[in-house]
Amino acid sequence: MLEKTFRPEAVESRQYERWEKAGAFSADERSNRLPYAIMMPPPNVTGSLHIGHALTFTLQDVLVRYQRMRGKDVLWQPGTDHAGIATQMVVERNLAREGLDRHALGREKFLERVWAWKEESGGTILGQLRRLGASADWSRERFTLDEGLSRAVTKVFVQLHREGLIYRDKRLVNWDPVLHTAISDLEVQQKETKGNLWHIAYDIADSDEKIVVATTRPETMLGDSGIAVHPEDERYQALVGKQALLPLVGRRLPIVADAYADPTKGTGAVKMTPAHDFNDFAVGKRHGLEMVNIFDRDARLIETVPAPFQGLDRMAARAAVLQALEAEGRIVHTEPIIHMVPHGDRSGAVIEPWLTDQWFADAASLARPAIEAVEQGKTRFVPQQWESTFFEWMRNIQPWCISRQLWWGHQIPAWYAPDGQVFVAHDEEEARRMAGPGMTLTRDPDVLDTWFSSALWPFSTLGWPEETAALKKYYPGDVLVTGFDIIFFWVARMMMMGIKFMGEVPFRDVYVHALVRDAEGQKMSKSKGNVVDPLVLMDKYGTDALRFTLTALAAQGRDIRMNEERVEGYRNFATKLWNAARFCEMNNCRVVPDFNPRHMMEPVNRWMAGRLVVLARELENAYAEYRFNDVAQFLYQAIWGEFCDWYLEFIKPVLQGEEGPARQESRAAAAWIFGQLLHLLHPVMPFLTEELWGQLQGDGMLIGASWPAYDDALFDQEADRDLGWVIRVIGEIRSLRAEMNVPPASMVQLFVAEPDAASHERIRRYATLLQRLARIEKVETSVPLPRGGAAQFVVDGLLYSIPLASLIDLRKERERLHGELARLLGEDEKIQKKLANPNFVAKADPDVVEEQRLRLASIEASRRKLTQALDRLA
RNA sequence: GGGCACGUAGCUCAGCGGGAGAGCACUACCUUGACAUGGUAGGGGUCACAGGUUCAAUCCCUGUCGUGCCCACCA
Repeated sequence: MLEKTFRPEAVESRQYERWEKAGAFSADERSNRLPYAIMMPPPNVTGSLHIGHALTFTLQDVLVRYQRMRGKDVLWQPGTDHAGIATQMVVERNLAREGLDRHALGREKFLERVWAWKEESGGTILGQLRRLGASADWSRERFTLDEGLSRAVTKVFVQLHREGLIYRDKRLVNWDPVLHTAISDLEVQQKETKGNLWHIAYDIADSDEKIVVATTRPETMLGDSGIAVHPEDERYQALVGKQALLPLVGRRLPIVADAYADPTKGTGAVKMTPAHDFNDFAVGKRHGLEMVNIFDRDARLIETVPAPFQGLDRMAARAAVLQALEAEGRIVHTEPIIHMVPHGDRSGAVIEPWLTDQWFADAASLARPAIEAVEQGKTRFVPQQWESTFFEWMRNIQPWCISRQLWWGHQIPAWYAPDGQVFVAHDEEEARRMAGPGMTLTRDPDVLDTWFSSALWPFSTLGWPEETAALKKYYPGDVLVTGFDIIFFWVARMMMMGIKFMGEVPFRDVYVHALVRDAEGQKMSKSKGNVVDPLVLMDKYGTDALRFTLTALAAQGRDIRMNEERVEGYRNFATKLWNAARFCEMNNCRVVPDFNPRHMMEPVNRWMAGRLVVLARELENAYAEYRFNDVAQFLYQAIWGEFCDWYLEFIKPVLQGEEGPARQESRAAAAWIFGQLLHLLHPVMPFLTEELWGQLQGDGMLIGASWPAYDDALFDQEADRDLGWVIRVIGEIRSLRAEMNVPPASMVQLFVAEPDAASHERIRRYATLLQRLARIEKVETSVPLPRGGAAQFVVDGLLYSIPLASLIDLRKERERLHGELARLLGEDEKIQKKLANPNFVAKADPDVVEEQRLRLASIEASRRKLTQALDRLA
């Protein structure tokens, strides 16, 4: 016996264990089934499940469960990411609480601590993924720092280096003075910040003249090595080639003509600080300006600046410089402005362009084939609009700074000789062979950007560089499911690396879903306190309700607003289905062996079977186009709106009537149909469906069942037409009853005016349903409509009448009919006008014209009948 | 500065060339033998605004207004 309500907490972990024990999640490269592969975007190893994860992993799980049912050999490759900066920051914070820092500890000890932290808190998120129902092949779980993946990283690095696609260079990089590491362009976030534009007067050397420059960063002037003006800027023509004197320092600054200087910005003369500004760096290179570095790794001023400023932090330096300039009367103008200031996305610190030696990947070269692949449709973005985002970035891609001054990550496989010579090799031994005997080698202490190893995920997880069977079968994957926030970080880089090392794109489709926001459309963040915790929602409403909600909300838009009421609604949906199961159980609806739905005789059963055919097709089409919201909506409508609302009501009279063939058939049919709905719903609500399947049908597990392949002949046109008519007639009667305030319990009579033979037969056949569902005492088809007050309506050109002599307000009923007639007249005129238009008839699709003619005929029939009805009332 | 979305019922959103939809909320009635986490019925929309294309525009195009996001080295 089923319990009174569905209790997810009693079901979820039990079913999940059954699945896992049965090996239902396992891919099998030796099977001859066609592969279907999704690479799980690896969450941070020490992370915890947030609503964004819940969305992305639900959608992936829905897809893999669906494809498994369709007979594919499904690989959903799970794993975690070491998340270099994020993880190292957490551990460093923990150390700080103990009054320690990583330098005091030393590299080896520190890494031990990180691994310990990984062991302790890693796996939390994987447990949470299991709660979500994720059916990934856990036996293949990988970690970006495990041995196999590290080998892949080293191989890729060495090969790219040997091809000149990875190189070491001294350039300006985005330096995070808090984390003490370089970061990539993508990890820099521009934030609007209030600041000032200070206009500062520099003296021209050997002259009384001055030149005024404008800057938002006066402290960097201590590193100035030139001034640029536009070559055609008449104001400064005479000064080009002369020198200015750097205030406070005294250095001579060449005044150069360069098109970079914009006459409309500031004063048109711009100070050049090549060691601390990306633009100035470029101008400096062009004009051979000196690179004066003034910062240490903390962004404190060093000995290249005058003594009074040395050791000052950036902000203190700014104040000191301004004060000194003020004292000399050099600040001619101060203008408050709002401008963009770069911040590190992890530390939040203001980023400093800083001159260092770093490793770079030649992203432009790697990007070219990736761009072509998308242009040629080898990889398809869904929705397609993201292609342009991808192209935009890839076509303007900058060298990728891949080295990080961290300890947690893949250490760069480069060794230095005492003379600075570099040997890039797979291991130290190889590096020694390259260096020759007796050389002392020191390994590069830096590690690689986390995204470097993530970029290899689609093939490194499959055993590359070994040529494994898994690699052959599951690369390329079918689809990558992800949010648009990591198209650049990850998708683009997987494309580059996949094509480079596998010779083929890593996935055929990229499904880009929206980001989850709160009910007000705000980005969720811990500081705002508006974070919706998926675990709480699962506790409260069950995992299936959350999964259904996320599926239903996954329309292809820009963002998703998460509100709890929606989850509650889909919890109700789960309850509804549960109660339908109880109904089946109570009425002894049991599966019959070798049941063949094609042999069903009862029209209601044939009708519902036809609805299944339609539903399955709709779902298949929706899945093929990643229209998850449609998947959810079709299921909701069919299960609640058709199966529960109509079908179960239709079979009640039979199930609760006399024993006989009809009752026997309907019991079996209801059980079969219910089982089919469980199949179709399973990918989205796996726990509930599996539980009901087990309790009611008990034949194997749903997770291993096949997706229904219905014969089109199962759709019975006549049954569909008939039951459609039944539904409309019942709807009309109910509507009129409510409008006339006929008490729900009271019975009425239904008269049908002059039905033809076919209608007569149809009415006879479905009279029981009409009586039962519309509370009709008797359906009368053979007598003329009675005189007196009655509620009348038209369905399919046939006039129906419900005598309500005592209840009816004749005047009101006349008004209602007049209103109805007026509405029909309006429609009628609109269509007539359309059909009278020769252009419409000539140019419109013939099907459309025909459709309009049919509509007109039907409307006019209704009008005639309603006019009759009105006459009768008079 | 460049680019991309989005403005449809009170709310959240589907639809996207030929009859305005869903869920929630709201109103009325109903404890009927699966289900009150329910049933039945109902109210509610110049589909942001203005032009244009078309036989036909919520849907396509242009512009305006509003909202959100991404990218960018402009002092």
